[in-house]
Amino acid sequence: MSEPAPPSAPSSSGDVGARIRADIITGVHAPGTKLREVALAEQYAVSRIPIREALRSLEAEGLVESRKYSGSVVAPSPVEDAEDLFEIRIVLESATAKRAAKRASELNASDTPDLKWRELRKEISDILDAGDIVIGQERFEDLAVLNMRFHFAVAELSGSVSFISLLRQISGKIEWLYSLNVTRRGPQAWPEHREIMAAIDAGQEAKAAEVMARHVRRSRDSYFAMMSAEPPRTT
Amino acid sequence: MSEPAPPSAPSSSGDVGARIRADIITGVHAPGTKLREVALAEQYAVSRIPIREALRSLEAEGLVESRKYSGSVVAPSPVEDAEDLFEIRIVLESATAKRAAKRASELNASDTPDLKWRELRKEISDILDAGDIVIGQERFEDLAVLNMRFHFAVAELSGSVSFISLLRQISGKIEWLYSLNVTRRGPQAWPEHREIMAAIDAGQEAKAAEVMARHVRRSRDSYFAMMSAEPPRTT
DNA sequence: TGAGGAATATTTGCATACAATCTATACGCT
DNA sequence: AGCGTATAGATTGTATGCAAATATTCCTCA
Repeated sequence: MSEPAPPSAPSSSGDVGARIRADIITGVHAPGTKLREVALAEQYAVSRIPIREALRSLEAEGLVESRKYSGSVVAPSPVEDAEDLFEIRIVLESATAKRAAKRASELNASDTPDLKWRELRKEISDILDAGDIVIGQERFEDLAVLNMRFHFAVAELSGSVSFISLLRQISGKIEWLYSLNVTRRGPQAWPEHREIMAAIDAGQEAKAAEVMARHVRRSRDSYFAMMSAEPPRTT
Repeated sequence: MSEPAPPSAPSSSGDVGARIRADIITGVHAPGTKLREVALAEQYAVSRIPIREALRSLEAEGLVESRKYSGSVVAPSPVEDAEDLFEIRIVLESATAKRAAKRASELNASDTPDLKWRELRKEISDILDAGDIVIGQERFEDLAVLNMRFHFAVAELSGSVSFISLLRQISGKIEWLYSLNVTRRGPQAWPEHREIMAAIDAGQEAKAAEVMARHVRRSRDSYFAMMSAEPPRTT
C-alpha cells in the first residue's frame, strides 16, 4: 500500500487528543520527548485534565509511554517495528478479507438484502472510482486517504468488530510510519484493490485472503525498498 | 485453551481502573449498565478524576463504550464476538509462535547468548513444570493463570512488541469470555503447550505456527462445545 | 389520550487548587 | 574526590467547584 491518514480519527476524549496525536505523527513532538502536562496544557490552551485523558488514550494506542509519577514520553519511532506492523496487517487484513468474502457468498445465497452491507459496498465502489480519478490527475496525496478508507471499509465488510477495533489500534503507528517517508506506490496498488474486491464479491474466501496478503506484502516491500534508498529523518 | 487471568494487568491509571475492570469481567457491572462517574467515585472511594481516566483506558480496551456528554456503558458481553476473538488469537499467536521459532534458530546459529531470551525460556520451563504439578494436584484454577502466562511468554519470545501489545489489547475480552463459563480443558491443553515449545526450540517455524493454531482452534471448539451444553448466564 | 415542547434535573466536561511523589541539586561524611 | 543522603524544586495524582450539554419530567395543546 501507500497509506497514511486517519480512518475516522480514533480520537481521544476531546479533539485535543487528536491534535496531540497528529503532532506526534508529524514529528512536532519527537520520539523520546517528555510530554509535560502543564506545557501541553498551555500549548493547546486547555487545562491539564483533558490533556491527561488524551495521554491515556494515546498510551493505549502506543504513541506515548507513561509511568506513574514520572510522566509521559513520546514512544520510539515505529520504524523499528515496521516489519511487525506489516505482518500484523497481513494476518489481520487477510482474515477480514476472507470473512468479507464469506459474508458475500452468504448474502448471495440468501434473498434478504443486508442494508448495511450494500451501503458499505457502494462506498467502496465510490472509493475505487475516486481513486482512478485522482490517479488520472496525479493527485497522490488524496490517494493516500482513499487507500486508508478502502482498507477500513473492507474490514467493516467483514462485520467483525473485534478485527476492526484491532486495526484501528495499530492505525496510529501505521500512519506514523508512513508520515516519516511518503511512498509513491499508490497507482500500482490501486488495481490490486479492485482485485481484492472482485475476490470478495465472488465469495472466494481463500483467494480474497491470499490477494489481500500479497497486496500488503507488496506494500511492505515497497516501503522497505524506499527506506533503504532514502532513510527516514531521525527526529 | 482454558485461559482467564491477567498477564500483568494491562492496567489503567491507578489500580482503581483494575478494580473496575475486574468488576466488569466478573459481572458486578453487567453489560449495558450505565457507569455514572459519581456513583463509581463513591463506590470506589475516590474522586471522579481517577474514575474518568480509568474509563478512558477501559474504553480503549473495548470493555466500556462512551459518548461525549452521554457517559459510559458497559460493553455488550463478548460472547457474540467469541468467534472473532478466537480467530484473532489464531492469527496473532501462530504468527508469534512462528517468529519465536525463527529467533530460536537464529540464536542457535549464532554463538552470542541472548540473555533476555534465556530468561524467558527458563520462565516458560518453570510454567510448564508448574502446570504438570497443579494438574497432578487437580488445582485447575491455578492452571488457568499459568496458561495465560504461558501464552504471553511465548509472545514475548517472539520479541515483537507490537504483537504483544495487540494480544494485551484483547486479553481483557478473552478473560471476560472465560469468566462467563469456566472450561475444564486445562489438562488436555497442557501437553500441547510442550509440543508448541518443542517446535519453537527446534526452530521449525511452519510447525510452530501450525501447532499453535491447532491448539487455539481446539480451545475454541472446546469453548463452544461447553457453551452449547451450558449457556452463559445472561447478566 | 397522545404528541410536542419547554423547563427542570441530572450528568458529563473542564478549570482551579491542593497533596503525594519523583528528581535534581547541594551538603556532609568517609 | 567520591558516594550516600537530605533537602528543595518540579511534576504528576487527586479533590473540589462550576459551566456546558444531555436526559427527564411535566405541562400544554390538538
